[in-house]
Amino acid sequence: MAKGVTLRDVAELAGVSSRTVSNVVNGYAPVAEATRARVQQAVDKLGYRPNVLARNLAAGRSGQIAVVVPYLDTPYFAELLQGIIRAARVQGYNVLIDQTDGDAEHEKLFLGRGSQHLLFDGVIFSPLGLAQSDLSERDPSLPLVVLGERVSDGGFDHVGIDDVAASLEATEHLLGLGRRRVAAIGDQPYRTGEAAQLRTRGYRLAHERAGLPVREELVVSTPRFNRSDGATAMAHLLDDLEEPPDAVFCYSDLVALGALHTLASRGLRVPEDIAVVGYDDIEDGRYSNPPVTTVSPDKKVIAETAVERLLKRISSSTPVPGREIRAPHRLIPRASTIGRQAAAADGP
Amino acid sequence: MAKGVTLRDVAELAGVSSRTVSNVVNGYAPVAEATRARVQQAVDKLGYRPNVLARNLAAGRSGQIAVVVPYLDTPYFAELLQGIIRAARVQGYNVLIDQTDGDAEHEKLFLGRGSQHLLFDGVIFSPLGLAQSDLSERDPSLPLVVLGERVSDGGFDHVGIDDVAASLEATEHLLGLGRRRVAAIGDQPYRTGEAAQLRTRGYRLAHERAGLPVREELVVSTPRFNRSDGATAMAHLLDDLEEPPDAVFCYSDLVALGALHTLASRGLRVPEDIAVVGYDDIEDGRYSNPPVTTVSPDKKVIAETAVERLLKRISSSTPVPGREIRAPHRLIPRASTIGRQAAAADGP
DNA sequence: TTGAAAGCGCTAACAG
DNA sequence: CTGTTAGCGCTTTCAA
Repeated sequence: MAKGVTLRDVAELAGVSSRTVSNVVNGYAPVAEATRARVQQAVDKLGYRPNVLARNLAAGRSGQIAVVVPYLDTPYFAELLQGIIRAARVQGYNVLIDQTDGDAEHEKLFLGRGSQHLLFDGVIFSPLGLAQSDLSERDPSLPLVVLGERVSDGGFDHVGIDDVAASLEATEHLLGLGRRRVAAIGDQPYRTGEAAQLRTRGYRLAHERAGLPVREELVVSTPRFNRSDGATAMAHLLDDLEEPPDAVFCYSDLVALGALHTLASRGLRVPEDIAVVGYDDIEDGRYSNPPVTTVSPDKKVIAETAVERLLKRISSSTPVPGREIRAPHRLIPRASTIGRQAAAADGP
Repeated sequence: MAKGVTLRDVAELAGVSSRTVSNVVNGYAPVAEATRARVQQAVDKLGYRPNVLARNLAAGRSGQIAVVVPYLDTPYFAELLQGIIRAARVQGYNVLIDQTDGDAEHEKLFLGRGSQHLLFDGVIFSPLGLAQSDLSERDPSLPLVVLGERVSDGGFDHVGIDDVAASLEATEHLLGLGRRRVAAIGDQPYRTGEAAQLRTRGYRLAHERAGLPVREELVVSTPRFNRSDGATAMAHLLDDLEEPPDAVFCYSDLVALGALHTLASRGLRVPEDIAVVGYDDIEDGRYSNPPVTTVSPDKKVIAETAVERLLKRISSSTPVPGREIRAPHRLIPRASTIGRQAAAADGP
């Protein structure tokens, strides 16, 4: 029934022009109360529902934003996405999701827009395969906000936390606990590993400030930030070194969980034998055994800021200068570094 | 530059009509090779990109499907979503995500379509707040596939695993290990708890077949299937019962992880003191301490089947009869029931 | 094989 | 305050 009812049908029934119906439906302009009531009645009677496609075409915007992430099943992205969807909906925007599997070509395709022209009004992008330098090749007319830890070169915004500072704090926490062989898992010493490199910088900085040397063999690279990467790297640290570490700073909670897995299977105690710190504050880390001390980025702020900045770009007719936005973060000590008793004493 | 280039512009430059350009762009109909080349050249020169909005309006379809889930940050949904997005993309469809937070009103809104009219061509829906009976009020013209464990009453498809059988297997696994006080965490004895109730049925069936009585105090209800639900329920089983259970069947892996968390903080050993089984086979469960024995639904099959059925509905002009589709599942024994040694001996 | 032209359903100048 | 009307850019029927 409700199929194919158009604005015109309503207008006819109500005895007004389609312009007026449009105004009523969209709550635009002042419409006489009497007219409005009549129109509303016709709308209800006919079961009219506006055709979003037509509206978008006429308005020249889609009311959709795209969020491009490497992996959806990574808890960190899933949690972030949740916040982005909420924030976007409040503003009347729908969210289109795409996952790139970290593939550089796929990521590029999205930024070039290509066949998707006008399907979304802007993009929130979390790069993995693409390096900073690749971003400059993008379609400059496409409003863009980049998530993560790259440094922007203008033309788009960039929302993240201060990775160097956060990593510094995490490492200092470990050092402050008296650990002296602190390993780092997750470095990525190649072109697209900018985020990882910032964390390594913080790790080194902490040693520097403490007047301690960095033992290079304790800095382990991983291809990704997954559980399996953490498990493998931890095994390496345990098996191939003269002297094992007494603490590890992991560049993601997943890596930390993987490390924990290896430690458990080796019968090592955490934190007594080895203390573990993660990064991201995903929910898994709160319920793991033991719960994981972690760097907690304020995901809500990140999500909301990203959406807000993107919408600002979309609605602005003049080019908006690119901005670096630092969301807050904090270190949350849990049992994996301070032990169960201490952690329990600290409250829930 | 590439902004605002229309089909007409291309047609003009190539000296043909827009009809022909359209044919070339879409690869439709036979176009003379000479014409095609000339048009292609004009397209390239002008940097023409089709306006998806206009195309959709004219074609009367959006090329998008919506996926509606209660929570995006639930690993099970995130993993499923990943598969759905992949499958949809292969078919040229984009995926619009919405999360309902389990709110019945929100879920209804989506099924009624309302202001979203024509924004998506169909919906894959995972209900939480809505009961089976609510689904019949939906807009019948909207192609729909429902995920999860409800029983369909026609008009839409339904993709899930056989919950009763899976729960039966899980419980029998525990019983077969000689456990005699097997608890169940996750029952939802109210209208919208249909999925949970099927699992409880399997749990009871296992006892029945083994000639064992079900101790009602061991069947614990939870509002959700979250970690915190599992943690709380486990604490209850430990604290408020005369005799604690020696095994628990949890209705989700998250619940199992929560239970594990409580057990660890109480200093109880898994599986020696209490064996634990989960449900969903999320990645967290593979890396937890100990790894969790679980019911593993074939998520890939579920995702692909759901997309396939939905697209079939979308493209079919005549009504497609509703179908119940059972995806495969299997029980994966891990250390949380069979112990570390046995689990390790089983392979990776 | 290709052109001309009529919409798809809505928005928004431009009158009145 | 409301009607008229010209598009938005593409698809597609009907002719040629």
